[in-house]
Amino acid sequence: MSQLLNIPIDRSSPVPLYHQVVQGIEGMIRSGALEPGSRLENEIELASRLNLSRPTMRKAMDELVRAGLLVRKRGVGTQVVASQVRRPLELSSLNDDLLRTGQKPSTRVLSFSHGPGQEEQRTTLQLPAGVGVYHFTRLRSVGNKPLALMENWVRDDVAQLSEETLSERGMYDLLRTAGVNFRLAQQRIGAAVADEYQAGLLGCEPGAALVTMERTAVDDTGRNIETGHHVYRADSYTFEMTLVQR
Amino acid sequence: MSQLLNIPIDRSSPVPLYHQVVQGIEGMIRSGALEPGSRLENEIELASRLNLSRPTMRKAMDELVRAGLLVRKRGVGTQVVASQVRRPLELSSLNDDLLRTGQKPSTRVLSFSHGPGQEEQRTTLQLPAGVGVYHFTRLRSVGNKPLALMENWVRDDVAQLSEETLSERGMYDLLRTAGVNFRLAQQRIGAAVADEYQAGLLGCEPGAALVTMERTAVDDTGRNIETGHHVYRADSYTFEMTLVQR
DNA sequence: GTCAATAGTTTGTCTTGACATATTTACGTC
DNA sequence: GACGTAAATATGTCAAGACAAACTATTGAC
Repeated sequence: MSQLLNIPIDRSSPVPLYHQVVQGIEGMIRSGALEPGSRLENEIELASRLNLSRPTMRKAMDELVRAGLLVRKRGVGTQVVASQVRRPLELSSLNDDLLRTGQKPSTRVLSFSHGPGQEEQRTTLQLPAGVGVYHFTRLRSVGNKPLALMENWVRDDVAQLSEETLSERGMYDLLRTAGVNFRLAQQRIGAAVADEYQAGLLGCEPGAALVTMERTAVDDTGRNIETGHHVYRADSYTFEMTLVQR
Repeated sequence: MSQLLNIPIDRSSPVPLYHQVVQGIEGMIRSGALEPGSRLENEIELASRLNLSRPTMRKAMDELVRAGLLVRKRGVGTQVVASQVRRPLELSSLNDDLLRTGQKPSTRVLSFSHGPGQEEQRTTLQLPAGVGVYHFTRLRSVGNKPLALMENWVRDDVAQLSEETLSERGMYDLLRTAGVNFRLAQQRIGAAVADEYQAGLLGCEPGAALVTMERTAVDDTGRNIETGHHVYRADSYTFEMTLVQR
């Protein structure tokens, strides 16, 4: 028996109709109103009830499938993914994630410089002549417990960064406020053991396991905006993600 | 100056038209025929030239954006992502990845058992009564160099697994051959240090950094098919991925 | 009870068409 | 050359419609 979905659709909203459906179904899944394993009504029925076209409904369903929340099969129907749903993989930052889960991160800027930058980062960021680099290192803690040590390079023609603002707000938040529209990031996750410098800052023993992450983020005009090297205490942080079949 | 794309479209092919476009553009990017940073012709033009509808062309473009290969902006156009494109995140296995990059992995099955399974894995897999579990541990090497130690549990009603077949082919390959249609996987990546057992098998020192990965994969009817714990030598393996803004 | 054929169900693919929005370019005026 | 406005460009959103393919359920024959 498929469940009837009660999704409010507001045609005067600036939020696209397909996205209102996405948010409605996501909300119902997260709240438990749509139970894992349950079958949804078919897409034609649902579109009709919400006065939406089938392609609009299909676009919403596709996004939910891509987010790992639904599975669909021709002739069978649509089902809420049974296993506990984790946050789907999307372009967000550590600070975004911590705030979203109600934690209170704090940031200490350990170093900050602004200049032409070194060749390696200029190459990674693919900077044109005349564009400089902000380079800074931060320690992020939750409560009083250190969690991550982050070194970043940001091109200097998209925002004005300072030590003050970096200790108060997340880097991505600052860049978005300055008008950067991030579209994608290349990321590499690995492992390392803490050296004495890292151990001292992160509050663990030298030799302890660290999760490492290197990332380069791109905006909607194709520019590489920032690149970074992060290390996280392995006892406090893992990367969780949903992989979806193409 | 936008480049003209030469993509062969075969309407008699079982491959969907939108997917032929995806493969054509992907191939051109990978071969260098479409250079990083270059602008593509607009979607209406391109659709018209290939005798495709605009929604079909847009579906192909959307997939390429999601794969991290293109960026698009209203009023501006479509551009090949400038930074070196890595493999987009999709549901594949270690064996798949190694084979794709031309490496020759080999597998040694260290243990294999078949039975009702333990409560923890039964819960993770959400098995109905009467369905049992294959449980096995494998060591995967490239050349003669150990790379990964993998412990998996697979529900026993989707395929017949054996020690022989597991040493010859990848687990995902066997399951797909048996008719499993994987749709998504939940995955958690972290770090640990090698204990003596792991170090002995992986050919590294105890205390060396290991990348850890836990995963549960789901098929197209919503069933949890397999769950696994893997550890990789950190000096030989990282997880690379493209994150895309939703 | 089993099996094959048929009908029903639902998603997947593709097309035509239109309007909205964000950005860039062109043009006229100063 | 700078500035403001309009036009052009290109993607983003939405709709209606049709056919195809994979799956499940039903029916009739044996």
